[in-house]
Amino acid sequence: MTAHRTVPVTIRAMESSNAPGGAGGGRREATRQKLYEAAVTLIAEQGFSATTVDEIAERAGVAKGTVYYNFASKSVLFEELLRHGVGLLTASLRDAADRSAEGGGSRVDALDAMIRAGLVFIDRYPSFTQLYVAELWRTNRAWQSTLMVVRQEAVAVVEKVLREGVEEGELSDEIDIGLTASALVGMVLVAALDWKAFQPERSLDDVHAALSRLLQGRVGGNR
Amino acid sequence: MTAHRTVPVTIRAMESSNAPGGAGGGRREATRQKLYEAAVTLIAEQGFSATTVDEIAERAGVAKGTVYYNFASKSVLFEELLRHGVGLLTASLRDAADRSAEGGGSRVDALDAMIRAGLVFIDRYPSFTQLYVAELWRTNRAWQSTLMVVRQEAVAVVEKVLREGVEEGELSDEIDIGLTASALVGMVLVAALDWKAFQPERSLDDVHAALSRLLQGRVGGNR
DNA sequence: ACTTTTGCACTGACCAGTCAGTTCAAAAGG
DNA sequence: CCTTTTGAACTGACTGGTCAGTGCAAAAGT
Repeated sequence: MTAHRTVPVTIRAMESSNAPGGAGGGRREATRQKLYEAAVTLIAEQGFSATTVDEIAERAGVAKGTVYYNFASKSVLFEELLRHGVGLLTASLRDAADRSAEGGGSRVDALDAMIRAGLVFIDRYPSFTQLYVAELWRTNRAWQSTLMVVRQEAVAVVEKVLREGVEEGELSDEIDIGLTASALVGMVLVAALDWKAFQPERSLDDVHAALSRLLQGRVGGNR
Repeated sequence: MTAHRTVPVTIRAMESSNAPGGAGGGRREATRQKLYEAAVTLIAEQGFSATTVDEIAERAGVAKGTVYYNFASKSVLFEELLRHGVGLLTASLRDAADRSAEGGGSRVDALDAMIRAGLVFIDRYPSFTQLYVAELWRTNRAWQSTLMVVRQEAVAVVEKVLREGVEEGELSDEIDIGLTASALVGMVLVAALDWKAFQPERSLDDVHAALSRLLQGRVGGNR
């Protein structure tokens, strides 16, 4: 039932298909990138099932056969896209946290830096974010396990900072780390998606300031 | 090409097909309810496009034709489902806010009550919530305008309380009402969905407490 | 009382169209 | 030369929507 074609996945295939993130693309990698970009916007707009492989190929400016030369199936293309995107986000979050720590900032500063990193990511890849949110809590899907793994990787970065904050006494030891991390992610996610969807003209700084205020509990009390 | 039966739609017809919301269900309304319930879980699990009308009919224990007898199309069924569900949520939020106000609580108390109402709603209708989140930011869809309208109704309830809080000096007048409302909604939404998806055994009070703490800025500082 | 008619709600087989996936011969490319 | 891409053809399964017909309870007729 699977591919019985001639199974391309040869040895040299591995050579040119460098790991995601590899800059200088072989022809292969460039094609994959184009397919990712085409797929992400289409699936974000229409959903996975409503998006046809023909559409993806057309938008990528590539023949349908090429899609199946590069990916075993539509699902596999999507799964690798998911891994690719969340990988970028996770790296970005980790980077923001580390940078803030190196700069001698507090843990709350680190959280704030991560909020900004999240906003920057969503600003740059709104379609991916949207697609991710749409799929995250869906059950009974082929890529559910993949999704859970990458989600955990991303959330873990936030949880780590929270945990360190608690250990050092900067944050209350009564907070629920897992839930608080979820809530923070949700705060950024929804605020940012609403921003891009309904008020795209606003500046990132503006949005960041509002979320920052909420994070630091400067909502109640009029000064 | 239309009905050549004998063209029914008489006066008596209006009697049995009561308007949506009519309590004592006619046969019609009961069927629609069954279809809603079947559709909401299926679409939450698989997405709109991946869910077939045959599946919906089967799960509702009804023939396919009945679906089209009650709804003009698959899309219309979905749209009415959306309106129905968000209507419930909005009413619940408003109720929580009003109740809190009557009880002489502060605006923050009202927000807290709304957070709880949101959690209760998601606890009761996790599938609907999941489906709603998956569709909310999607563009180029037939029901996009419907979605925006109902979203605004729900968010407006939160915004109203925030605005009142600012006017009365209980909340900082520097907060961005729209963004803060989005962020609060996101906080509850994501925390609750993660709760139901990954730790369904936890109690609602537990989750509520964690979010409450975040709302009131009792995160920083190891009291 | 009883028969007959009406028309609402529902049925399910059916149709026309669509799609993911496959295959392949030939061209491009490096 | 060997890899990669092309593009068109094909298939087998599936889908949204249609429609002629059924069942039945209330209304009308007698």
